[in-house]
Amino acid sequence: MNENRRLSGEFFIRDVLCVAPELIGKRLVIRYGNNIFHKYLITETEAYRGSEDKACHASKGRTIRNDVMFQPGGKIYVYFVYGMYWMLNFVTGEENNPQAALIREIEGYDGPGKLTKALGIDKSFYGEDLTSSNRIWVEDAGFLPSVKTGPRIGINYAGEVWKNKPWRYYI
DNA sequence: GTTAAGATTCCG
DNA sequence: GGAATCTTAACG
Repeated sequence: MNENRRLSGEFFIRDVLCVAPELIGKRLVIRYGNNIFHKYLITETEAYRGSEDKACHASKGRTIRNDVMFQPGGKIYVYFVYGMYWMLNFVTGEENNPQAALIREIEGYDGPGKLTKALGIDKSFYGEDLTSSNRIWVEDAGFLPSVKTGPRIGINYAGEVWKNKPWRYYI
């Protein structure tokens, strides 16, 4: 493995509006065995930003479910929805500034629910540290794609203001 | 203890 | 358009 391309805490401990778009085109690396590594190109993300963002789970205060979002960036936030699907997020920003970037799509798997199922992401990844874990991390792919933006998906409950924020990023 | 709703997906 | 399916959080 080319460890020197792994993204460090410096990358994640910034505003999610900087981190989320820059995650596009990076590679998600997951270890399945002693020498079995799979890499996936990240092609779509969404930003969830702080306690004021009504679409962000942290807008209701710190709970057991979203506790990791209040920790310094670089951790993994996973949660279960609709009784069926795990969602994969990367925590960003500084401590006590709850932000996270939702991984909506990776190359070959179009949909946040499908990609976690395909990758075997579940609650055991909650709180995993992307900067030190030996089974999952993100690395630079060595190029910068052109990133498009659009409104976030599936958050009609958040109200007009937050629903229309162009915080979805994709290739 | 009970209930309502969800950062989704698949089927009709 | 609606169901599947279950964890979390907000009640009582």
